[in-house]
Amino acid sequence: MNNLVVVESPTKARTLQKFLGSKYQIEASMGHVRDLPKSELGVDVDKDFEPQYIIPRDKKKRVNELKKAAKGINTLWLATDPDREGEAIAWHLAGVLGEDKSTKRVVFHEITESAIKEAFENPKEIDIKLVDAQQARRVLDRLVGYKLSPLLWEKVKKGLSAGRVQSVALRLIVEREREVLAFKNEEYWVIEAELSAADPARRHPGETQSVSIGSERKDSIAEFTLERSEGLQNDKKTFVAALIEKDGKKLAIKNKEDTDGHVKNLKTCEYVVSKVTQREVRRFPYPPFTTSTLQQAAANRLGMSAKKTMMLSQALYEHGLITYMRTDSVNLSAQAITAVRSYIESSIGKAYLPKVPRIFKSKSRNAQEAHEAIRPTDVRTQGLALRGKGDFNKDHIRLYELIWKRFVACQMNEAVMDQTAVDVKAFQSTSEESPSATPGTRKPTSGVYTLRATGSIVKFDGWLKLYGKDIEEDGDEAKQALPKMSENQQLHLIELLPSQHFTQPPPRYTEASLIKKLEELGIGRPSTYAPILSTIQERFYVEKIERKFIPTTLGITVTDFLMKYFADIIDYAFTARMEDELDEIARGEREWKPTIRTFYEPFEKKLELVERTAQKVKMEVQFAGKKCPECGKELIVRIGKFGKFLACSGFPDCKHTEGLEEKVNAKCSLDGGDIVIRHTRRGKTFYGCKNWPVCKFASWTKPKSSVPELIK
DNA sequence: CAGTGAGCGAGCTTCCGCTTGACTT
Repeated sequence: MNNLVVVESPTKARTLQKFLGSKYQIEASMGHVRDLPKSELGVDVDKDFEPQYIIPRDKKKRVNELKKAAKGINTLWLATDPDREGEAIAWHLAGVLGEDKSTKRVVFHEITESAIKEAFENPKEIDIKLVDAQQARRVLDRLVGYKLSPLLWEKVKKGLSAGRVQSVALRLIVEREREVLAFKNEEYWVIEAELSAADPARRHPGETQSVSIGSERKDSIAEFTLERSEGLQNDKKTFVAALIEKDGKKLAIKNKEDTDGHVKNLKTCEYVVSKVTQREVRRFPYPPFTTSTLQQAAANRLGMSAKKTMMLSQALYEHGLITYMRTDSVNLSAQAITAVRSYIESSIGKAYLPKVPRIFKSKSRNAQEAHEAIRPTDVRTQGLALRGKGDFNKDHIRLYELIWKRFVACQMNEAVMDQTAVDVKAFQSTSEESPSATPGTRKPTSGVYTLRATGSIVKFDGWLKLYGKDIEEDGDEAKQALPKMSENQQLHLIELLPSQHFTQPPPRYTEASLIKKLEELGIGRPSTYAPILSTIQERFYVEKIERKFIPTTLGITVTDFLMKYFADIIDYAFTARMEDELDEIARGEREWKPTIRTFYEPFEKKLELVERTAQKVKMEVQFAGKKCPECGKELIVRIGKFGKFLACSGFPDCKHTEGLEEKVNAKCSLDGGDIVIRHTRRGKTFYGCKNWPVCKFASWTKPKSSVPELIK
């Protein structure tokens, strides 16, 4: 064997083997093979930031196997991803394996026979400028993380962590919480009027359409349905319009008294259509999935965590069902587009196929685009085909179907809606005038209310047939069906519907909305979104309650500390500026070491200053609202290395503590006490009796029944 | 299978980004 090819992943290795044949041995590196040591800084700041690279323990075995495979070969081909990290992996591989042999870098953006052939016929050198950009990124993150964290140990609490990414994620959650807590509800009222456009003289059978856009359920992908209610709705000819103006001025109603006044006036008004506007609106499909958008959609539509989404998609990927799941690209291969277009034409309908394929562009400025978008590898494989196959469960199938639908929909025709807005004027009628008079001629100039009704009719469902709209976009569009109306048409008031409302605070972040925000800020990468969410929870900086992130007192304290002294580093734009400089390094317009020095020198000064002058931070005391059973003092909530617990405020005189363990619906088989979730020192969860240490019951698995077992 | 907080002051904690298994607890 004369040729060894190294790629990152075993799946990519298998695919490549098919194209390259038996003349090449292909091995996977399993990601990076060298890194800075975990146990120390590993950056010599006095020697021009020279990084100290080692082979991490868990990579030793793989590297030894690679070394064995590289023995005696003539050519080492480095076929890692065409991006910053991929180039660095190639460089490290060359350093570990490449001595005394020819080393070639091959770059391809899609795994097709022609692209691979082209790459192997035109090998390159390793681009050291791109490697330097990666080294700068790596060293910067190490310096920030490994300098700030120990400062937190000293000034706040041991074991804490800070970093360019996690500290910003935490800051977002803390600041949002403050907005929520500072928010003052304001009362406002909405007055709606149910009106009838019935006209006994004329009927318009079939003129109205009732449209129900399948409401998005968390547990299923709603199918878009279009129902035509032939005449059913028409008989009523009623609709709802909301009060918006009085005498041409916007109305903001703040209380019940004003509402009652308007309602009283409106009761005796005449209602006339003043304006009907209709416009055609086109809705374009979403781009195919990237990691971030897949995680968001799986959370919003399927209720899956980012972690679960990644585990499921990994399995789909390894079985060859989808393309690579860690990507920031929305690009699609030419073959995939050809295949899906033919699928749409033959299986969905010619009307759904656009004349030309849709090309999507990446929105995120920091996208590195080493992979395709996430899509099914074969559009002809439907989710149903996975049923009962291999180790796939229901969730694998649901996720696959989501990916499949999003992909097919992205190459379908846009949906076309007719949006109608009807303005209605309401004013006091003058009784002397005959009812046959033209309504428009007797409009008074003051005391005129304007009401507006909006409706939407889908003329062509297009891609919505498959994918539907995203939840957050739902609701802004009224979906009522409006009867056919014309200007100056007289309407009849059926009922006035005043309702009290309160302004709502901004929503707390969910996994989905936080990932979305981080991606917008260019913070984090496809491989790190899910781990970031885990990190800030493992440190007890935030808690997830009913799917929403809420900071703990610890998280708030850490954020306040960092904001006070290192606001520039947890600035939302810090990463964006860093990326600009990394790009300059990659283009050869800047050197990495001076770039790091420019950052580090003031940072180091600040570190010294804070270390010398800052007081140890006292965390805000959180009372538990319970008295200590031993000494009667207040219990307080503390955060220890296993999470929250209750402790006596009289510490250290009183050492009483209480666990805050999560209860499970089960009773102890020994003494009938509640079973609670506990953790070993190493963090593994187990189930134990609440009455420990009196009762010694413990189990790795969840005890099933809440009924105590019979004594034999 | 099991505890947290103070200080005493061992020995250790910590970053981001790339990728999958695993010398068994």
